[in-house]
Amino acid sequence: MTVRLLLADDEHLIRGALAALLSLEEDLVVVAEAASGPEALAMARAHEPDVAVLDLQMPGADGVKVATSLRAELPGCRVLIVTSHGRPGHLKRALEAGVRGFVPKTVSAQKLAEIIRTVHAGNRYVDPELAADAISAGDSPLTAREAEVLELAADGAPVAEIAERAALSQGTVRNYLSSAVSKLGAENRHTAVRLARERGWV
Amino acid sequence: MTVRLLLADDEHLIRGALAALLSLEEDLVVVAEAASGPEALAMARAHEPDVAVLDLQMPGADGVKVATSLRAELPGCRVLIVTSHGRPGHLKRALEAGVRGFVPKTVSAQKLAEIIRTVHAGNRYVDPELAADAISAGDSPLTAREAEVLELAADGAPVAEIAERAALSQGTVRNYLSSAVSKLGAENRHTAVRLARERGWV
DNA sequence: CACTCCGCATGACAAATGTCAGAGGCCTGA
DNA sequence: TCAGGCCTCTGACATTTGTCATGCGGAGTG
Repeated sequence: MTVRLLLADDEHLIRGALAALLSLEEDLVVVAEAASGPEALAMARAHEPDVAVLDLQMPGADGVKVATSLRAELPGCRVLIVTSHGRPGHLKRALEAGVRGFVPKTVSAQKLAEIIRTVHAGNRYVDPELAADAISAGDSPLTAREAEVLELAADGAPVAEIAERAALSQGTVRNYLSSAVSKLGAENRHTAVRLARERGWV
Repeated sequence: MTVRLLLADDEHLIRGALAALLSLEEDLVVVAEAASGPEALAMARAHEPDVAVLDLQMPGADGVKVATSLRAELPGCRVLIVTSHGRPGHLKRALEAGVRGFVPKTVSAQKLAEIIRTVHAGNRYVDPELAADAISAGDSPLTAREAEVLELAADGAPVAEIAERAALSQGTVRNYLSSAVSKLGAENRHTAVRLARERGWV
């Protein structure tokens, strides 16, 4: 029984190479390729693959977003996310979106082929190291508002702008930022943003 | 005449896939692979390849640093840099380090093989789009000190810390930051850092 | 030589940010 | 029902920034 694959990655070099390598496995066949989120969705609709191998970062819509849509439209299609930069939060988001596998690009093609089979068989696979990171990072201590405000502060916007965009008073924004900063053990909002990013809490 | 290649990329998946694809070209042979900067250097010394294909971002030492060392130790070895995130400044740094080719990972393997041949023949190749970006970004308007201070400010450190690390007075640091911010047309140091990063000026 | 940059500094002022205390409203679980 | 958490706000304060004027010395230039 062959497994029909959809490959989505914006880096042509990698996608092509991957397609070539996976095709060497006689039980795997690449039926579609895509270079962006929306394209991946379209290809999935057209070809209804058994397993979708998605890069986490793609133009248009990232792997997790695509996975969410896919879950609704093609429940039979298992999703496997492949990523370069394994941030704990992404893993959590991905699992919540119904993704069946999550691996870093540091695995070998051999291993990836095995994982594709595992996922296709209905099992889950999460890279052990990423899983350990995710667990040690734990859950976000931030409340919804704190996270929201921190997010808006991410690109260095002044408090006034954040307040406007969040429809809050400036004082409230400062309070949230302050508590977020202290919860994260940061020195100021900017390092707080960085920390939250690293742990995938924003 | 065959071209002997060194492949360096920390992502096993990509490296392996790339090796497989490039090996399909009968005039190319991969003689060594590496997963980090230092390893790439060691492999280069051991195998003396004709062309080194280096990922820009690797643990240990990035592609440009490896290229610099390589230039000194193995002048006959041409260096080709491959990158996911093409930031203008990297290109400039790379060319200054004597790199002969600079391409994004969005090219196809076919194209990459051609580029490897071009580089091996002693010519240069720079991705047109990256080149255009680099030209439109232009040269950094920042003085050496401004850039240095901005760099230190990058992770959100307070002025006091920057001043200490740069052995400057706090007032001076603020002045440099201020002028850097105005030169970049930013609203504050943090957006300035972001802008400078995007343009490869830090 | 005078002029002009640049690096480096100081001091002072305005604006933004971080920190606290307090206070009311809403919702949830005991 | 009541305690406790979160959301929201205000006001006041200390601290950190951003901005500006100004000064000095060195390097390079006309």
